[in-house]
Amino acid sequence: MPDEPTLHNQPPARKQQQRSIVTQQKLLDAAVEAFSENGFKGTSTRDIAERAGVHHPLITYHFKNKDQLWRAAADYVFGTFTESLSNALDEYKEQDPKQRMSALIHTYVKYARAQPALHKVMVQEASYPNARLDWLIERHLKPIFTVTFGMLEKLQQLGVAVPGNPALLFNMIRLSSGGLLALGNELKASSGIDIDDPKTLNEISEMIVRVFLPGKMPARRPDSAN
Amino acid sequence: MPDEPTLHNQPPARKQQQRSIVTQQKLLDAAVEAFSENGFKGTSTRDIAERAGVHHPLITYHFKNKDQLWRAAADYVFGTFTESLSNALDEYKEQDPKQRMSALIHTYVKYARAQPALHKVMVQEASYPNARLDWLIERHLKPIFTVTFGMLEKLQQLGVAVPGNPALLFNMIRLSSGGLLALGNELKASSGIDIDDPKTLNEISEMIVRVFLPGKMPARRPDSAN
DNA sequence: CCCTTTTGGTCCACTTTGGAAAAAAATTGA
DNA sequence: TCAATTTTTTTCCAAAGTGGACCAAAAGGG
Repeated sequence: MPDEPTLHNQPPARKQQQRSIVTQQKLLDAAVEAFSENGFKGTSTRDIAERAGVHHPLITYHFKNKDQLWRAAADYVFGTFTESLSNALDEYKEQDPKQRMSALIHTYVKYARAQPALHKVMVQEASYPNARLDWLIERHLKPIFTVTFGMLEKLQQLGVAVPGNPALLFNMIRLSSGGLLALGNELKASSGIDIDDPKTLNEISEMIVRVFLPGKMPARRPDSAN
Repeated sequence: MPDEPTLHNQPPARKQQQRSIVTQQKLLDAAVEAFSENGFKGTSTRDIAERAGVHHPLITYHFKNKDQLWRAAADYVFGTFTESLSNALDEYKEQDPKQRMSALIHTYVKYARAQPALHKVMVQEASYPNARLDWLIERHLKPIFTVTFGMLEKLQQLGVAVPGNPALLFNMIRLSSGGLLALGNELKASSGIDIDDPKTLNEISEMIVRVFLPGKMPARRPDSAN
């Protein structure tokens, strides 16, 4: 994604320099961190630049303004996330639906640990009606949701996933993974859960599967794959 | 709680006036809303005063400073919440453990709908290590957690709650209710879930019970109550 | 009707805000 | 090598916002 200039849509007469890419990436990382901690309003561009170790006018240069920077940061987080999901799906495409969904959940948990902003940003933006929220939903959430949604419905029909409104089911799974990991600092102090321990991550995804997908896959009929 | 002056610990020579109580309450409501939307850092006292429809120096008068106001607001939200929980527990004290836990979950969902700040504030404060977070955990979270925690362990022994780390179990329940409702604005647009519909709330708490407490209570032996 | 509590209005000293502008430096491609 | 271009540095701005102090006016209590 950051291969070509983020801003200039005119044909670049000369190719982008390496240091520019580095700067953009530093700014994106810093932006993700800052926005997820303090929300859009609560974050200043200077704060972001400082975290990135970069002079603040570079934000204007690379991303035009605060709003565009936010969008670029969201694209970065959710784009990478979507990629992880579809990689997992690809890797397990030969497996049965339950294993595929388990792989998705496991990927979700791992990603949410590495990038808690995934959930924090949602909570921040969902706080009040908001153009950024709408943009985020249309651009990133819906595509993920509809796919996962369909998989869950099928699992319900197979008697693997618990019955009930699949939309609710999906969002509960989502919160039990992403939402849980977003509370990192709190969980250790309040419940003794250490999300830095890799065992904990496994425990989490296994529990999610056990709870939300309690059924066994019916014996596979040799003709029908999915 | 707001019966006596929030600030002055000296004996009040004269009792607090009614309008003062009203002002404090307006400020508390506004503070909860603002803090949950924009976090501590992202919220200005002037913003709070404006939402409350009150002149901003009144914050200094009633709560001394921004930090004290935040704590008073947290006390208000979590105090009321704890009260709701123990009322529910009280109301169902004759019932079996599963019904009691179901009542707790239902109360949680209802409260989280009325006061989404319950979860939002946690996400905000858990974003980075933080004195307010520690204060909140010690003062409000731990008491609730230890009680609920014990109930869950018992339900696991009875084969009602799903097995596994009870701390994880507890937090997943917590996120499937409070965390879910904190996303209100998003859920409608992304998944078609309308949390303003009372039916939805019932659906949520019922699904949580079905998922996390799938077992039936064993036939009650006449001698042992709990 | 006096005295306390509460509020309104004003002021302050200071920081922070997002962004503009232009000069300087680094890199590219020929 | 060197001119054109990209990227960074430095400086500046006007505006708004910051938490909080202060005091006179108003309201309410006893």
